[in-house]
Amino acid sequence: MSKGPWLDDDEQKAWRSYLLMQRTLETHLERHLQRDFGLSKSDFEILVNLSESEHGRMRAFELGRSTQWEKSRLSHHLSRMEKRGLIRKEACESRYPEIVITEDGLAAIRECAPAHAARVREFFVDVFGPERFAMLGEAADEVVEAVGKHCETDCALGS
Amino acid sequence: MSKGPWLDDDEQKAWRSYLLMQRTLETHLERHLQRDFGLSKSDFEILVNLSESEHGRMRAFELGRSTQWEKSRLSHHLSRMEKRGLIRKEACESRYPEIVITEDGLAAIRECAPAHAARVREFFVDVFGPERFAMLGEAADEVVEAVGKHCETDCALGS
DNA sequence: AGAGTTAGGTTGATGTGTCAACCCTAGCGT
DNA sequence: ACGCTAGGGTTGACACATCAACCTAACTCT
Repeated sequence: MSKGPWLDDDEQKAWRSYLLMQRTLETHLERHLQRDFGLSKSDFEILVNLSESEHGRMRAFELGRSTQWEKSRLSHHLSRMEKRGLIRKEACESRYPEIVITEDGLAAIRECAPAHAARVREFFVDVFGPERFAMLGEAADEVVEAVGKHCETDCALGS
Repeated sequence: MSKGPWLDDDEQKAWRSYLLMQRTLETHLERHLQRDFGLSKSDFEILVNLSESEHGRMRAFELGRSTQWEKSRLSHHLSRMEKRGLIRKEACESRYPEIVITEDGLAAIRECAPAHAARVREFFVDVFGPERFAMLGEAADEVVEAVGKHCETDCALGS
């Protein structure tokens, strides 16, 4: 019933393959992170950003910029992470607190990052192989740009 | 701080490009669906499956098989969709109800599918172009298989 | 000085996903 | 007949995401 004008068969097939890969990979990685280290994908993302910053400390809006999260999501999540002792909010000269990674947070990310990277390599990087993987990287950048461009004009026109 | 043994630079870069693309594309498509048609990605997925089935009706566990959702998520979501009039649960000879797409549900999916497909084509299919897109499809299947294979042995060993 | 506006952040309500526990029936072995 | 397990499904509690509303300080414009 309702075989629409959707995508044609080849497009359809590859698109669904992509969707399936994306879901499969994401659930697998997320499960692993959660099961073996008690971290969610979101925790991981925050901790990676903090651990890569100069002194393990950033302002919330910087985290917002790198993660692309909405500010309310960020605020909520940081509160939860603080409650769990992974980060802490520290007053500084500016009006707003800095977000600082704690010892526990640092230990957590140091422990799980290698295992996580290994899984990414095993199931994604190595399966693609260097050429296809590089190609994917380029195409991905183009897609991001395309969507970005559209949204600019979109907002300009108020669409 | 903490520049770990993670992925090497090229890998890192392409991997992050992929992650960014995936997030960008997903939020964009989801927003569009929600804003213009009041449907979430999850609603869409269920409605697509139902509308492609023989008579717009399936058993819940069949939906579970095609969507790969956990049964509790499915159950919750179907209840919400029923409340909104997109589907209905209909008793049949077997002990369990069949999930049936309603007129409203059918209208919704018929209305939004072409627009959704157009966006997928514009920002993804066409940006990749036929060769790269086909290549992605193949690689995606391989990734799914790799993860699948791992999970089998994983479960067999109780890891 | 006083009235908008903007940027950085928090809060609360609501919708959604996950996990574990549970219910019910059918099939199986004894 | 008895107990076991497995399959299909629901439920409740909790974690998380989203949206709109709000707060406060700073910046602008007059």
